[in-house]
Amino acid sequence: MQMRDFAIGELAAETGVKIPTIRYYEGIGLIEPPPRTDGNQRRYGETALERLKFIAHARAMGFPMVELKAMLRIAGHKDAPCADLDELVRGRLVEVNERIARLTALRGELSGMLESHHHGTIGECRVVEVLSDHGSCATEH
Amino acid sequence: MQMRDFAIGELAAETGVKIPTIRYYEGIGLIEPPPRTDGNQRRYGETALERLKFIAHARAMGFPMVELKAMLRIAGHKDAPCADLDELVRGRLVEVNERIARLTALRGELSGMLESHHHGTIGECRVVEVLSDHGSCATEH
DNA sequence: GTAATTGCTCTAGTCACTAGAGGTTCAAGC
DNA sequence: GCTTGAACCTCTAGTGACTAGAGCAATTAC
Repeated sequence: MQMRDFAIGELAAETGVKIPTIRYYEGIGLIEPPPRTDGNQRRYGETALERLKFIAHARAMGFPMVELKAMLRIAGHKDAPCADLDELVRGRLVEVNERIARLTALRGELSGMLESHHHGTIGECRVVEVLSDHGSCATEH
Repeated sequence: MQMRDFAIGELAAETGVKIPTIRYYEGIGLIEPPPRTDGNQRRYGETALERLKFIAHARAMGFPMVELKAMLRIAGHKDAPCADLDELVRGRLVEVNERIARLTALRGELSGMLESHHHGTIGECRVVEVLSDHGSCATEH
């Protein structure tokens, strides 16, 4: 059984990661430099495909680059304890919760702005006022 | 009655915007170049302070730079209709709602990942699986 | 009057990519 | 086997929104 191999464009199509981005990832050492054809073109195997999918998905979930690197390091040791990875996911969860809270507060502020002014001109517009005066906010941001 | 004037550091302290950032804003034309002392140092008046507060607050609320510029243009015309500004705020509100929705979905996914695996090692860890396989996600991101 | 603080300009660096120039290789059809 | 067009290569430079640092000048406090 022979493994399929992919040109960079196929890999891109398969994962949704753009071609220059794949090369960029290689440049910064996030993925391994793949073998090349005689004509110097990159050819990727299944493993590279999986790894890139992993990366793409984690990025889409908002994991920052540094954590991503840590995850890849961990995911590489098949016998390492799950706890390490858990830790990262848990951290991310906390962050997501915080961001939801902040955005929810912001939503309140924005819709408040819209409700409370119907004077017609900017000169007396509450939106401008509210924006200028952070002190009147209910929340931190 | 004479207006107070502020050195750049005072302005920074007052608004929470860092000094290099204030100069950067001046460079890109977001704020006016203020008058200078004989020794070439910037001195700001109340108006500049207000404008910078406006900017800082809008940025903190996540308005992107382009919208910020539009808002400043509008806020400058004291007799312009409020509707224009409303439009921007409304747009931002839609965006905030979308982001809340996406983050909420993400939260579900993350906590799902944490619940569904207690095997001990990475080799059989669902976290790695889920991250690799976007197809198994309930949602878009 | 002097010392500490604050300010000035300018260049370059950050992150995570993206765009473009200019050239080479591959795969498919004839 | 040959041609053609798509896909690939490297390299440089640009993006946005700042941030950091060097090297020097002005201001302020004592």
